Amino acid sequence: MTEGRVVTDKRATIADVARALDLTKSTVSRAMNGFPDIAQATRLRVQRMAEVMNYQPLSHAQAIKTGITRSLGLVLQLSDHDAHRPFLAEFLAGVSASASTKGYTLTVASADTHADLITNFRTLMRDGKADGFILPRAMVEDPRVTYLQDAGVPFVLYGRPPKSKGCSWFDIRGEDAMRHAVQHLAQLGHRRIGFVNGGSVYAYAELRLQGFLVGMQAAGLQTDPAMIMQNAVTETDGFAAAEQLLDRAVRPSAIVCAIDQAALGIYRAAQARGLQIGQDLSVTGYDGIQAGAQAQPPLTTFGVDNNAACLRLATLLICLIRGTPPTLLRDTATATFLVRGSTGPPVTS
Amino acid sequence: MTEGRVVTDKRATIADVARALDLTKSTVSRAMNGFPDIAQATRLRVQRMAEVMNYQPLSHAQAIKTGITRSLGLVLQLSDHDAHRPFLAEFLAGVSASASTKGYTLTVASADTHADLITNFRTLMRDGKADGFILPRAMVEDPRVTYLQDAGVPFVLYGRPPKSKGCSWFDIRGEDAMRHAVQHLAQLGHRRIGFVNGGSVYAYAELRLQGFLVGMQAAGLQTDPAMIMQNAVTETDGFAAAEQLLDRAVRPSAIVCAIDQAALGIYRAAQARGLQIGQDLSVTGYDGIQAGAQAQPPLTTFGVDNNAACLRLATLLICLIRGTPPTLLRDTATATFLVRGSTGPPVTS
DNA sequence: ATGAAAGCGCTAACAG
DNA sequence: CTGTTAGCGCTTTCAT
Repeated sequence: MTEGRVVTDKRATIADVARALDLTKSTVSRAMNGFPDIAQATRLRVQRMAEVMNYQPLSHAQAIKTGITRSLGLVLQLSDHDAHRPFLAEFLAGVSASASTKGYTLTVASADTHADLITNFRTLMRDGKADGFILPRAMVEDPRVTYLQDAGVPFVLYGRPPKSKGCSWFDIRGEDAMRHAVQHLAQLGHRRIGFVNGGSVYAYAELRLQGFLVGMQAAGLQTDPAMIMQNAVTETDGFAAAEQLLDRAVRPSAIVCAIDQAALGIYRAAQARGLQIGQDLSVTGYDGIQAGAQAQPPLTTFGVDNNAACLRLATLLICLIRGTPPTLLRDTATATFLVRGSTGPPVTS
Repeated sequence: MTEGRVVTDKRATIADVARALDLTKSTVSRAMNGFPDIAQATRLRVQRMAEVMNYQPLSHAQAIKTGITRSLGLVLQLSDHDAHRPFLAEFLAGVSASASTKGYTLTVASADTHADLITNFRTLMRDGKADGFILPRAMVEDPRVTYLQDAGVPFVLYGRPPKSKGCSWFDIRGEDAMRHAVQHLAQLGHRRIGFVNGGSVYAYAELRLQGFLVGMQAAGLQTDPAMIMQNAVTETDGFAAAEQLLDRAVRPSAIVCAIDQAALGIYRAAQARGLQIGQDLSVTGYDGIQAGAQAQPPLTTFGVDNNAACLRLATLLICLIRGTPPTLLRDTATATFLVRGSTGPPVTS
């Protein structure tokens, strides 16, 4: 009678492997951890046997000596608008999948106040629930960076901090996306192009603005400061920004938008004015909309390979934790332009 | 010169506490873990000293003997529409916050295929990354339950399984919500009320349908089977379902909807037909829309206290893991009706 | 009611 | 190159 069976199969321990190979635990341990003083032959035998016996070191048993538990930390900020985007699921999935590939797991915590955030970092580290952190959405002034940096805790930013004081990050070249968008629109004949930027507390905002401006200049177009809106991160924000833009005496014939959700708000504002998207008004969005995904409704945008980004982030953090090179990495990835029905030549009135 | 400082402050160990009290580690251990053979006085001294020295047992050090690491597992299913709802962030936040209150953390993994799901459960358990699982969205035929049950792993369902073979769950009484919605509409004078249900693979669907039917009967209204739509879980689904309902010869004057996202699709379909919400068509939604939250646009709905639900789920799972009573719990919570601008008396044509 | 001692699975000196 | 030995922080018999 099998009552209350909680574990399915007995786990092989390092001792088992050692015994099977007539070696000592320490040899097995060093073989598995890639120490240089182990004969290639032995290492191979050990690895093979580990494979056969399905042996994997128990992370919390190692942790007791090493302090590392093979887990990545992610602290969500509820106040952040990103937390409420559909994108979050993809992000979590991407990171956890990448992490598990390398034997790591994802520990998620959440904070609403700033103090909570720091407390969470502290306790997660202290209790060995995270060996390092992934910080989504780099901010211009980022208290997380400050804290983690002088606590000596490994972390990776998603986004480029303006003043990168020696921290690692991965980012997507949003500025190029903005520039290409302008170029695309300019080629279609647009001359009055508006820009709806995202939250200026985030590092990406300045970059994307610059990208937009560079694009305008390259296209030989005049930039009207009144055509540039800031801080639109939600659908509602986008709606409000678009209202301002569209209710001007001379309205833009096209709007470039830094955040996908905001772009949807622009759609709504346009529709409310009876403007046909892709005709009376061209709209180009950007941000988390996945490459190949169908924006609903169709939005001309830069698709971002979120999975790849997550993979880079996780991999990088793991390198940092392990102390294996590259110990400091900054990398960017491009976004692929996806032309859909939301742009077209300007109506010649 | 402090180079590479990784840990901020030295952690107190059980030995430290024992020494400070002139006791043995074993006494301290048993005192902390509530063993009965410890004098009340000693227990108090130990607890107080632990407090003072800020001692907390290292979960992975305990795990090496006990096998439990004080972490709750959550495996997201990407195929699930829920994964893409804004609601996810709240859920994660709620669960992780509740867990951390009790010294637990949240480990998140993800799966896209069904096999992945099971594999994830296995490895997370095997590697001691989760002591038990929270399963969102109970399904009618739930392979997770089957697996976890005969693996003897503790878990808690969010939702009531139709045939609960001895598993614990927590749920919100969606059927009451549906019933009240009908009642509300009937009182306003509606007689032709449609129903847009959610995914029939989920356990809630049948419950909500029954709630709707009971409500109709209680109001003395005739139920037209053609007025009942199934499987609308997204905005798009809701749109499609509403199209069918609204393009009939006799269209409903009100629609009750089981899923908030689908309700938004109903809005769109209505607007496309020039129908004024709350006037030409009343709409009532339900699901994850948080109590007090502003539905955008205003939707008459049942607000759900997600935080409370998360707390219940986490607490319950922790009880199960620890084996402390109640070892089997089924509980439901109500939803509070929030009347907004999306309902009104039917237009008398 | 408490202590002594052994050991969990693993790593890390230090020998040889 | 490999074995020996000693822990890491905690739990858990078994004595007393």
